[in-house]
Amino acid sequence: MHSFKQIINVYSNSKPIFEQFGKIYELTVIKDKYTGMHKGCAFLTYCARESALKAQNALHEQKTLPGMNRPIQVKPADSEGRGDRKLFVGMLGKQLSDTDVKKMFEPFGSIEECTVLRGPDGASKGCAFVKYQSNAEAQAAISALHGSRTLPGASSSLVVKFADTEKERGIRRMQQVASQLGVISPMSLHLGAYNAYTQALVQQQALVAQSAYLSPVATVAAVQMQQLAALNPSSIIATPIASITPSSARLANAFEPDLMFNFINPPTATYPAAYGLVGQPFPHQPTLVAQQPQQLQQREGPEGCNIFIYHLPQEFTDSEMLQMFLPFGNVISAKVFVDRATNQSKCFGFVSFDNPASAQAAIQSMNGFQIGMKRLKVQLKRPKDANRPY
DNA sequence: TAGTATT
Repeated sequence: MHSFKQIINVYSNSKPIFEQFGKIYELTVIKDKYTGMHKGCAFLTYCARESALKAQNALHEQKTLPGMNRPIQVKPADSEGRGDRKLFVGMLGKQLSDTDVKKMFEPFGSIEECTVLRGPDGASKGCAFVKYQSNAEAQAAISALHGSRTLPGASSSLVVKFADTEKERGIRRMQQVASQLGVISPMSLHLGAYNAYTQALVQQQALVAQSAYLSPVATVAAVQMQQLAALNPSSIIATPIASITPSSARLANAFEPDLMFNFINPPTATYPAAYGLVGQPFPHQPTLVAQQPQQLQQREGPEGCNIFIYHLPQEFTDSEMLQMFLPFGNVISAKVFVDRATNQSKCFGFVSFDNPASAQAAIQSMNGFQIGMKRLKVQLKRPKDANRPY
């Protein structure tokens, strides 16, 4: 009851490493809310403050655990901290180094950390994090520096503000995922209001974010299921789950919690290319054509797989129509018809799937779908030899 | 112009 509690951040699997500095009151491994996977860090509470300080001195940055590419971090948790003191700095010139930035911010207080963000090639991203020892120092830097000058190579004046909260970071990441998948395209602007389709896309993005550690195939299957459910509650189809292959299932199983060993090795360190949310999010995504619309050939699918869409917004291009119909299956062609003389859309087009069920799902969900003042007409394309009485 | 992680 009278013991002093200190919380420490730590990358580690092993309680024994920490027990040598004193009695542990509590060890909380941080896990993903949805997958149950540990996130490679934990909060450790000692019974005595002295133990925490000893552990920090002995371990912080002193040792790199197996499978990790950086030394272990052992430091007081932010909850032990002194309020908001970390700044995000934007609109830095790309040639500025950590040291340059530090010099710029030093006059306002003691800097605990100063890092310019860089891409994989080492090029500056033109922004940085600066952490002061106190909130007052951070505040002083904002007052003095925000908007105070425009650095060479920056497109507007210097930005100095408190770094995002955890919640804001989540939103930001979601937006990044969305833009990488290309789902918040100009189409969102045409659709305007928050309708069933945009809602489905938003839910898809949330699901993708939650599924970061699932196999790509499982993720795509889950997303498609979610999309169908959101768009058309009566058409929840059981097929997507069957498309999870044995190999991807095994990969997913590799993430089963294994505290004694796995804990030292965050999943992002083990499978960065396949499971990270940067670069190519899902290399095995069956609808990969979405990322290369310019390579999509205009061709027809088998009978019953081709649909006719009328009352498209004037501005809709092939790729926007493609994106609109991707949730229903593998699109092999998407073509908006254009007037040869004016190069203007004729407001109708054709989409071809590789199977009739996708075409039917698209018709079910999208026929009568309102965009602006108009409603889409979506039906099967007439066979070429059909009689046309008019 | 948003990092390797935060009960």
